[in-house]
Amino acid sequence: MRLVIATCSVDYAGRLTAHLPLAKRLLVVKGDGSLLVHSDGGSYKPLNWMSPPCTLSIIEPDEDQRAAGVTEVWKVTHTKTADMLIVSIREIELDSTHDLGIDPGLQKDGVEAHLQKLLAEQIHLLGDGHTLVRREYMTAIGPVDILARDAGGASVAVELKRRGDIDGVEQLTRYLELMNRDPLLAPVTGVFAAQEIKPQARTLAEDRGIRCLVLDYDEMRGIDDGKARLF
Amino acid sequence: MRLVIATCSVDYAGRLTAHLPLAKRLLVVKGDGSLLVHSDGGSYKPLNWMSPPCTLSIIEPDEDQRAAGVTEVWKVTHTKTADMLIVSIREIELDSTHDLGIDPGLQKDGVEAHLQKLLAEQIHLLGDGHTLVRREYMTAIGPVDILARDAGGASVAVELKRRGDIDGVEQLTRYLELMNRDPLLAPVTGVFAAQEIKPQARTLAEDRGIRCLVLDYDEMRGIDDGKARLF
DNA sequence: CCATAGATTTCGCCT
DNA sequence: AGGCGAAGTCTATGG
Repeated sequence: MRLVIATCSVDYAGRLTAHLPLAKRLLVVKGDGSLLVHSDGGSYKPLNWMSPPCTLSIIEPDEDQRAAGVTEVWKVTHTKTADMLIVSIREIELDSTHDLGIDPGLQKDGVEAHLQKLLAEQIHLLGDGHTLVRREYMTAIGPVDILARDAGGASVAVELKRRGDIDGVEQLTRYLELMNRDPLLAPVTGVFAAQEIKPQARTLAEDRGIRCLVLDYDEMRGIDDGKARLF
Repeated sequence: MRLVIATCSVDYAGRLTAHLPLAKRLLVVKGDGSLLVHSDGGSYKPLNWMSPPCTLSIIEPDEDQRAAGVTEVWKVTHTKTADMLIVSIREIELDSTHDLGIDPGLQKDGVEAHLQKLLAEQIHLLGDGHTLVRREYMTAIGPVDILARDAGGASVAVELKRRGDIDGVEQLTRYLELMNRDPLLAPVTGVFAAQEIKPQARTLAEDRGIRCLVLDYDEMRGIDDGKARLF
């Protein structure tokens, strides 16, 4: 990612034509070549941008542009639609490049995380007498969302999903298989909990002796009134 | 505007709850206190953000957070809705503040300007035998978007709008009234051209003998292939 | 000032 | 992959 603060003017030609007059702005060049032009206000939407896939090429300003004080011209062209963004740069105040790596978590798993927190707090939803052992119980093949004990003290592994699909059942199955080899834990039963469980997933789960639990997010949230207590 | 590149985790609680695990990201603090959290990919939409009006306060990490390597915690709270964004910062790689001033803003007339250019080039859209006199024909009360002549040599004044509304008809009416007093131009007929003409505007226009012309921007652009020739 | 429609929408889910 | 609907939508317009 490259960050540039510069006085610039911007022209866009694509689905519409637009022009940004000369001003100091933030230019963000992302790793995929996409470009954002931000001002010091407004919302998260840039003044102008080019979405990936696109390519940025830096071209030399012509005579007129150079005479007008333009030192650099960025041409960003969209790979498919041929939309074009021209950034005419005059003065550069900051030019800083950073390697961010790939981001782990654009995931809107916020709901799942919240569900996990709520279910941990309302562990009775698993059944009377259940107690929480811990969230994110670590195993060799990854963390189990929730580990609990039932009224009889037997281990219960819970896999949580917003939408309960086959994949989730398979995941839980792998955990159960592994955990049941651990004499300290075994026998471990499984609960597949989700806001919505697909019929196929339910069939597969029940066929494997995994209990299915449909969660009412709104109700759980209402009881918990979770907003305030997250921090 | 303050730019920070830092490894951080982000929690949002508001209309939904969301969590971004630890990673290196770009934090943009705008002049109005709003915050954007960007990764090195995706589109122009940030991973997370807080819209104005909001306030950012930097709070000291507690014992646990400090032990976990957190050096700074940013708390951004929305002024009205009480949405909250918590940024837990570990390592800061860049911290750069810049005064951008107010942005003159996006020129919204880009489409109208483009339409004018296209219609001038495709003046036959006014009707067979029409010829262009000039764009932005100046009168005492302002410039007429396009002045043309019909097949018989009579003057035609064109008012262009993206969305054809009553106001545009009134504007053209004033031009026509003025121009028809000029013996060198009179008689001048009017054409009200727009991508979309409101029924009320159409009624008013036709009642005054003004012809309405709906323009197909995409088609005009396709014929012109205007993208390449803008620069 | 509030409702409504459009967006260079973006984003995710589903067929 | 294409289509549809929601979004922490944002943005402008109309009333």
